[in-house]
Amino acid sequence: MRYSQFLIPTLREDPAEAEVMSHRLMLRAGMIRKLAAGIYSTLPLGERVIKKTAQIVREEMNRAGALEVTLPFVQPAELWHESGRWNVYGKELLRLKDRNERDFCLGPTHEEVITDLVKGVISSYKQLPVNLYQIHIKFRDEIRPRFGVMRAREFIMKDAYSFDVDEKGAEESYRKMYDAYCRIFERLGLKFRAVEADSGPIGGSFSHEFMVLADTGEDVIVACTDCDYAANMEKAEIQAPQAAPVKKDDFNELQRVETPQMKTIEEVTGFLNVDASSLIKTLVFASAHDPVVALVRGDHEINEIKLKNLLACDHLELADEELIERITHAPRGFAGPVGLKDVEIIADLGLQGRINFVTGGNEKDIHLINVNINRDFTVSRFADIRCAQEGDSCPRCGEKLTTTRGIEVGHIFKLGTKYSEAMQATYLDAGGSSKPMVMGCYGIGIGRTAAAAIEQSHDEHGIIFPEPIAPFSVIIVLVNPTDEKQKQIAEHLYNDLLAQDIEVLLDDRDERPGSKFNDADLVGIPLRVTVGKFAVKENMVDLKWRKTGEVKQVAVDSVTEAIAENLRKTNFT
RNA sequence: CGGGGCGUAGCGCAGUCUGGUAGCGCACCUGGUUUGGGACCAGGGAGUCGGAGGUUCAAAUCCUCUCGCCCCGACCA
Repeated sequence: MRYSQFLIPTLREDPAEAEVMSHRLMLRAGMIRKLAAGIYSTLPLGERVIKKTAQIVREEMNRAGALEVTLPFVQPAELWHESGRWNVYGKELLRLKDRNERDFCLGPTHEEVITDLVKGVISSYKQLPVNLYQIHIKFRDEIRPRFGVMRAREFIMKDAYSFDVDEKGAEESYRKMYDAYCRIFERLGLKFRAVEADSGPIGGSFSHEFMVLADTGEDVIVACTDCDYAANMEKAEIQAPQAAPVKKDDFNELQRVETPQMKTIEEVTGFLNVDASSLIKTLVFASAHDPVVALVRGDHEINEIKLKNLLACDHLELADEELIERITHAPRGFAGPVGLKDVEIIADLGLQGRINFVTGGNEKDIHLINVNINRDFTVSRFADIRCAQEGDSCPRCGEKLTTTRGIEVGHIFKLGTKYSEAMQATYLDAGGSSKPMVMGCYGIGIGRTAAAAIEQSHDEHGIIFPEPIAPFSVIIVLVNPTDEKQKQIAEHLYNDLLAQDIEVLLDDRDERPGSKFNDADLVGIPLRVTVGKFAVKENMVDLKWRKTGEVKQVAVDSVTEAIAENLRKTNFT
């Protein structure tokens, strides 16, 4: 491709709208442009990156025996009523009506469509297992799209769905996908980790997330320093601390203290000169049913996902001011468990074995000290409802846990028979009896993966693409296109590389060399060849590696071979 | 949806407080010089100041309403 014939509208300055690096760089490199919040156009350069990412995913899915299909983006509401999700999915599901006022939605995921498809075409155990996938558009009307294509509303996803005769088969399908995902992210050259995850509203019994490690990631990964346990913070279990039995003799007398305007943990601990671990945070939650009060230590964070799973409810959110006052009869910041009536109180395991707590007094500007469980209030149940933190004990081996941040690029689920039962996707087994297929589903965000690669690999000059998804392998910078001799050499080299099937971009623009070098750095092409006056005078060109900055002088005659050799090497490492 | 911020040329911004000719840098077009890390000279095009209403002799600027976008929280690939 000739740069002059291509379209790479690079930006010299950072667009004001972009905060995270991958978003900025994708805009600056002319890969994407925004149309509306969370809705992006992909320009030619971005398209090449997306296509390459998708192709690697496709190859590995095919290798794992999955079959590519294309499923409709616009889906009839009836399917969603069948699965029961029409009323559950919430506002994220963009609903629309056709000219006949029939309800439709834009597909945020395709379990319904695929299950409906499969139940129509598969009826015998002889046709199973089967795994169907597509690489296609999804639309989720996200509450808050952000970070460019990292969390877009419209995005490209690879979604695969497996159907098996039984649980054992489903586990095998799951394992195949797990392995395929590992291969995919390895081939993409990403530092990643597969972690245990909460299965969320898609449902199912078991799931893993594939996280690309990056400081700007939205997810927190909890990993063991010793064994291979790793989980999403949402899910990460904590080994229950051994609670020493409390001695009632050590209970001090309950007291009220005035704590004017002190609402936060820091303010209260600072004022009373106590450790945050002896404070009880009292959190009121509104759920679909009754409000719930959750208690965690001042030095711990509540894990709403764990609480939600414990309560087995669909909706759970922190109470608003009004509900807090109704439950505690005090403004926000002074809630405590003592004296609460008619509400379930769930306490984190971390409260066990401890005495003489500080809590809110359920009265403005009042806290209580020397509060003790079972003397001053009772707990409905104890459970693990807090977030793991650095230094907690691994639930598997007991060693220390650490935390890192990650970007969720893939997610695999064992669905079981949730959809096949709801939608009657059954088959006849060898004995002639009808059974529900056992399903799994497997997603990869293609654009997000490309963005994550950029997030993980860039410097102050721009993107440093991993070779497998770089839009071009090589860029030839023709320093002075008005110099006929330079031009000849560059053109010759360009044709040689094309003949070798090497993806090459020839920067033949009549621009200053500095602009060309900066653009080459910005768009992150792995290898740069500079054809300038040395090429004419001494028959030498510079090869420069984007990643390391290493420069090598190579004779014009041998540069094609040197490049081909280098690309072969990187493809195998 | 709650909290914070921003809408002025393709991009980045100034001008708004204190109403009076719509500006700067980059990009773009023409000509010339230049060509190994974002050149220079000369000339040029481009904005209903997000939109609607109001106040005023006069509104980018003041008032009211509205739309859009970004950031922080509840969602997820």
